[in-house]
Amino acid sequence: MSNVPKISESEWEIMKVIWSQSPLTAEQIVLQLSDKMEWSDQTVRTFINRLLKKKAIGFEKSGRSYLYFPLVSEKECVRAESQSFLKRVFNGAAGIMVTNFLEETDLSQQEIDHLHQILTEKRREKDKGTQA
Amino acid sequence: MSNVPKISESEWEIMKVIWSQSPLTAEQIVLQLSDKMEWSDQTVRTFINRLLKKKAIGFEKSGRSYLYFPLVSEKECVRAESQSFLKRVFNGAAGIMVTNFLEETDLSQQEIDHLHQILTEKRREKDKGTQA
DNA sequence: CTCCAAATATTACATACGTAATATTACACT
DNA sequence: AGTGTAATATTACGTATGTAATATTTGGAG
Repeated sequence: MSNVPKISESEWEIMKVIWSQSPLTAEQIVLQLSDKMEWSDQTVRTFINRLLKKKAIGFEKSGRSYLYFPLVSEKECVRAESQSFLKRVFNGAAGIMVTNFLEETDLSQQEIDHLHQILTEKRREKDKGTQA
Repeated sequence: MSNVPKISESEWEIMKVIWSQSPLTAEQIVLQLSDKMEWSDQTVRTFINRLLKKKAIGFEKSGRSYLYFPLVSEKECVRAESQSFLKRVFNGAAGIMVTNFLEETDLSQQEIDHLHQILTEKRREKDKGTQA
């Protein structure tokens, strides 16, 4: 279910803008990306069109231009990309992946505490499950 | 530093074989992949050649065939892919990424405990750093 | 109703990738 | 030394991607 299309690296930039706020005109998308990426507006419009063709986004007419909005949720796409990455690089082993990230990344005290807490809770849940 | 070449999804499969054991002949690589992937041996040899061109692997002659070995380490490549993924999907926010994985993935009790322990240690380390 | 400017749509082109087929080279055997 | 076979090298071809340029359409001004 929920078969998300393959979204390329550049297309992800477009999607992130549209997910963060929609609907948006092409003009607005170009604007939002203008300081982050060095893309001509035609390039951005090409990516928008490819995303339309892939059914990742839709549009409705509004006067002279279109208003674009997502057809696939960010959550779905993040899931798909994560699974793909996990499989390709870590043979699907999420535990190893997370371990690796924890060891390679310099997290802040806050983040460490937060993750620690999540795991503490998860541990308790798991325990309850076993108990029952 | 340590500029790793871009390795495609298919090429990753070849690299994983070569990293796990090297040097290997093309024949041996084909064999190791034969049950996992539905690739003709010519396809595998094409990927091997592309990896050679990218300087991801090297070879030395051995009788009638070549023995291939990695020129880039798995660690480097995992790092590069991880950074790329992190940037594309989570805007580089490792904390959010890990949180997301912890919440979306069903980890075993063992894995949870292990991660919990790593974080407990990291927390202590961080604390010591602050203390000084 | 006509015409322009702006928006969308189509076309372009080089490189990467998936997936091989064919061509060439070079051991090993006779 | 010649030859066949197995390895490597080259070529092929369709789709995807990055990066636009050009062509066409159309809403809005006059």
